[in-house]
Amino acid sequence: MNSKKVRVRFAPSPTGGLHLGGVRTVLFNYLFAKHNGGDFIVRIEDTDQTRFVEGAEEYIFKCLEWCGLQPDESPLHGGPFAPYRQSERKAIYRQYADQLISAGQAYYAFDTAEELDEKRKAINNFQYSQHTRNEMKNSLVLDEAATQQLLNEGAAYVIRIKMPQETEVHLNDMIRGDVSFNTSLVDDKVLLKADGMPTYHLAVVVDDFLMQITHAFRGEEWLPSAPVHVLLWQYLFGIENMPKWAHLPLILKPDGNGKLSKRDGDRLGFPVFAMDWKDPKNEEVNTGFKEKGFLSEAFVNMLAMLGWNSGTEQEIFSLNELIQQFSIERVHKGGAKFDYEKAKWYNGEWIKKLDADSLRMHIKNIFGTDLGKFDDAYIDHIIALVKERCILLSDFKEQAGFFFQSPETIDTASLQSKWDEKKKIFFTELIAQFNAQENWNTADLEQTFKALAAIHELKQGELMLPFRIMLVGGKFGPTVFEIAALIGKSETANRIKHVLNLLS
RNA sequence: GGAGCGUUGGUCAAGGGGUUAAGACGCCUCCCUUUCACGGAGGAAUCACGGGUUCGAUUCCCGUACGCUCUACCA
Repeated sequence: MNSKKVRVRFAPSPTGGLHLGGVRTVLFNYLFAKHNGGDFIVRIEDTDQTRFVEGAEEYIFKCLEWCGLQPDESPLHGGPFAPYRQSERKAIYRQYADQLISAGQAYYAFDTAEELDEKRKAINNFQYSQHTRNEMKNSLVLDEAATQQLLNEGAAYVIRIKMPQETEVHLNDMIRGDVSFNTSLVDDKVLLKADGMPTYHLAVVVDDFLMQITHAFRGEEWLPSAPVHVLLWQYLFGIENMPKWAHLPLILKPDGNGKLSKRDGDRLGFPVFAMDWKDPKNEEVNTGFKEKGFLSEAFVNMLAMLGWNSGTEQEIFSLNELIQQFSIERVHKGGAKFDYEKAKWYNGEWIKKLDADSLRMHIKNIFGTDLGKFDDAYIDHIIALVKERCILLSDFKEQAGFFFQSPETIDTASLQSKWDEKKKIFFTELIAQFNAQENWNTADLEQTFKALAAIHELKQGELMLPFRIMLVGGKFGPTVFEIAALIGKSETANRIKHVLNLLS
């Protein structure tokens, strides 16, 4: 048992938006680190220059900030192991590749992309491996002089790992337990590319060592290449220094099977990215959970429950509660289908749970300058009145909008069917009664309304809906008298008048 | 094709040799509400299949099926 400080890393490629699976990986990293009093590091894996996307890195950090998952070290936040961008560490990797070559654990391969393509076309399921490598052009078949000559000529080459024969490689995964691979069945992965950049395989191992990572979390899709990483650790830094691995289950699409993708969101109508992501290549915008009206608290909570649970009946967790209770042992092995309905439920719960100050801030953001003339007490009152009928923050627009300004549209259709002269007279008189009303409060307003209905020999029931539609525009919202009490005498009268005009 | 991983209700899931197999979402019914929600009370699952082991398996073992991931000089 070593007592080294826990250090974990999230290592995204800046190739596009940050989707659910990515955020969940961050979250589990973060929760594990903080639960154990450790550090959370973000390292940018940008070794593939062809896939680099402008703005992606900045976007990733914005998402982390929104979620409240702040890194202790990163290219943005700095740290003692800088640089944290692999493209800026290019020079570091070379020596390790060279070391592997000297030790006979890796070799130069001079095959061109075209030659490889041809080979793959000619042979079904071709793999560059111990079974095929002596048919290829590399330093294993070429003699030393020939190899040296090619290198001197500046021929393009990559460095590949030389997988050993018939060796069992074991990996003790924190989630899956012992997983083993036969090295004869694993191909000779490229470690260093022709442009001098490392591939993921070399870069993770080197950087995890250099950055003293103790626990490494990543998606399950990495499991098949894990033996390469284990071997590299063995060759380069000693297996005893290897971080403990945890391969996280995948987040699956709601219908059918398979990994959740951006496409599924478009197809099924829900966000997949944490925040709005605009692809600079085609200007296409993907909506994010944030912009859709999700609270970050709910987003994080929902994600945590996808593949993990506390073992209790508690479902609503703040980030701090998650940190306290998180344990890697309780992470599921199987993938979880994403359920947008449940995601929305979490948000509704969080809207109800959130403290007044935070909620007011969000509401002010939604309405913008429209709320300038209302004081916080009034706004808070309204929020309290409508928040339990809001699932998304954007729902406040409809549910609370009529408190701040007259409804823009009136559901006259629902009004007209049972509208008649008697009712018109009633409401005309109601305006007068309200004008004379001394105590403008919910109970007295209802009293007045009731009394007038009795005089006109109308049932209160048939008057409630018209009244509601006059005040809010439709068949929704809190108690009508409460609304009237809040919006005030003149506004109430104006709205009744307005609809009366509309109907005549 | 190969390798690895996985499989408790429509979904998230608890549980783990003997249980009425939790709870939540969604769905349906009812109550509350002279609107819409919230809320409350109910309803619907034998744990992929087949063999073992065992007095007894959903739970342990072995197969099979199915699914997924990987199989790039992408991560």
